[in-house]
Amino acid sequence: MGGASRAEGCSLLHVDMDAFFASVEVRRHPELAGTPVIVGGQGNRGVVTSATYEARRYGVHAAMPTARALRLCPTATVLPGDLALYAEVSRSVMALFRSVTPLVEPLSLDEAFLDVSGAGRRLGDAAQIGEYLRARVFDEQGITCSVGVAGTKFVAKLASTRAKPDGLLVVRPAEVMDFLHPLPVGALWGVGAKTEEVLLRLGLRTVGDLAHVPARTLQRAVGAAAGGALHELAWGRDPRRVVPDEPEKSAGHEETFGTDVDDPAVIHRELLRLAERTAGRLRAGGWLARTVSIKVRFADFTTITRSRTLDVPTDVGQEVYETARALFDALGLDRARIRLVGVRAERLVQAGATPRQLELGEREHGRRDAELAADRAARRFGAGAVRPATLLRHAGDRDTPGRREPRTLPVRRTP
DNA sequence: TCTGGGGTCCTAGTTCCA
DNA sequence: TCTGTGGAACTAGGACCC
Repeated sequence: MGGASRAEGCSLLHVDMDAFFASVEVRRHPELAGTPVIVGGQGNRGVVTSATYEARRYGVHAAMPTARALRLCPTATVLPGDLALYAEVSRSVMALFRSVTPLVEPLSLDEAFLDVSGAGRRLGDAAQIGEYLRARVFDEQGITCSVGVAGTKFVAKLASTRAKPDGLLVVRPAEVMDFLHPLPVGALWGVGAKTEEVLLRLGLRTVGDLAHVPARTLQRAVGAAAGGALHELAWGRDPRRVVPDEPEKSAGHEETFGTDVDDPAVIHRELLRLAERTAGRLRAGGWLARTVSIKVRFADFTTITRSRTLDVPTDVGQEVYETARALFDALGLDRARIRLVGVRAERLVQAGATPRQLELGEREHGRRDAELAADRAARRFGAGAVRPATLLRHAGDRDTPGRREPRTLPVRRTP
């Protein structure tokens, strides 16, 4: 290529869909174009998952309680969200990315890192590839995205945030310090509310301030790993490569009750439901879990977790449930008011990679076979076609105070 | 203001074992 | 047999991300 490239020294792209869930909803409901739209939970405890820029102008942002969002923007249309549809759009967009480079690392449904160092000959430099992808996403999906182009993942991500909405920003290596150092410390990857508070107490307001503090000082303030990483990032150093196909490390479900619950029978039933869903995910992915953990959030929002490592890894709902229930019962709660319970399967191993263990504690085959049969029925007749009797008896009942339909929408935090 | 759901990573304390 | 030690594994909690 002759002459200086617009994106010299840059081969990493961060592509981030703009207000993804809300944009997909507007595409489905064209009459809502140009109006404030909120995707999120509508119950008394629902929160905003995604909002159009028209809603954001009123101060609405992701993770905000929907009730508060509606006070700020009473004219907004609130939609419950359709994860299956968003996943389908996401699959198409990721497939488009993979047509350009095999080095695609999805971070969530709506964003990904791309290493395009091998695609330059066909499609031009990284900036040209970014513009090409933005045009293709808009043509094929009718929604916009923003792209950051840089030499490191971290700077590419900050660049895409700066480019929003519907833009592209290149930060060449020589420009990194001028781009980075005026930013507030909260812009750094890994600096959330708590860490920002600590840094501000040290008088560190900008990334530049942070860069000029010895790494040892940062490590004493926020811990060895985080302190070291922040110091490196503040100087634009980020050696992480784009890694496609990272294996999952855990899977689980949790549920916030519409109103707090103190009846152990209701909690047990919820644990069973969550355990069945979690085990179903394990079987679908060909995983076994070595550890089962539960999460309990009380009415005052304090949260505890308990976990137990199994003798034999499992993907059987009944075994996950029995472990979860034992962990819960061991808490010895006396009708404490509970806001949320969760079940998680951790330390996953490939089902085929685990040697069969023929011993006293061996799992009962019948139970697993029954659950596999239920999986097949669910694939054929729809989710929920076969359920444990305990759940069937109470299916659709209203004795669980304020039970809501399960929602599994990940949140989008607005910049 | 009143806080969802699905994840990852780090730290610190404890326990077990060689 | 007892004691000390270091590392691995386990457990719990917290912060953070999308």
